[in-house]
Amino acid sequence: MTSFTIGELARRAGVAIDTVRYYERGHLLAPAQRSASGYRHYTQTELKRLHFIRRAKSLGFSLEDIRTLLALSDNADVAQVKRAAIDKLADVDQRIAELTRMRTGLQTLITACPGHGRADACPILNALSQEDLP
Amino acid sequence: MTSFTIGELARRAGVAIDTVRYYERGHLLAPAQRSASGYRHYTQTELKRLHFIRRAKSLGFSLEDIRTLLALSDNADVAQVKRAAIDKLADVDQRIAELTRMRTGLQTLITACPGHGRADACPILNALSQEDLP
DNA sequence: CTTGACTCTGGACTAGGGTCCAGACTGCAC
DNA sequence: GTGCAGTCTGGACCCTAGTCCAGAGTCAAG
Repeated sequence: MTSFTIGELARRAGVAIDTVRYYERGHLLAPAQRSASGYRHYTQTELKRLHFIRRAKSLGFSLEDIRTLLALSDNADVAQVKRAAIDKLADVDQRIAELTRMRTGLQTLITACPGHGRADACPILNALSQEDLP
Repeated sequence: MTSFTIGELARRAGVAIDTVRYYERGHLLAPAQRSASGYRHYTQTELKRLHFIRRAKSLGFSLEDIRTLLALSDNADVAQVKRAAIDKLADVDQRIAELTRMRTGLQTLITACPGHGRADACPILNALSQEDLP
């Protein structure tokens, strides 16, 4: 089974070495296997997990959220997993709704903006300084 | 010409006084006019700018993004403002797509989960640990 | 005049998420 | 067997976007 060092893992996952150690400290990664001399060694499992973390982070989940999500996939207590998954689904739905609102706002501004001419004809600039805040 | 104090400005804009000073330090607001005794005083111009900042922030722009946006708007560069908005929209769309994928994973997990027994394959992790990262 | 609300400054502090560093050890190539 | 890149540890430090504070000065009402 192929295994790799922390530097290799970090490179493949697109994160910094320090970040990997930071995640280990924060229990987002299990304590790594160590060689006789104390070097950490990793496999595909950890790489996959790091990819997951990166993605979830880019979606706006905090590391705390991600800890929960990871617990879902690790946990053998199925009833608890289901409970947590339902909670997380509500959370995800809420984020989607928020982003959708954002999207609508942006889209409206963009389609109305000619993209040239005078600044006072640009609805993006105008809309952003209106009084009627959400 | 009506002018008002920092407290009044903050109240009208719906931000904290400290935030106004923080924005001044961070060049999101120009250094304010001062009274003889050193009090800052503001006009509609700054109020409008604060509204702009609040709005942009609610659309997911960072202060750094907003600094850029404000510079563009000061230059009346409509084309670039539009481009920035379009970039942000693409960003938002991508987030929505990924959240939707995660949603599907959670939904699958929930419906497939009997609420008891064993869990092996985790659809959440699978939904988000693919290689095709941005 | 006094009182209380407001404002000034510089600097410390927060939380979350890292990032960097020194000094020591290890692994591998030449 | 020497050199250099890589790794180890603990702890200090950085960024973002504010927030809070002390101590001093200011403004307006009574």
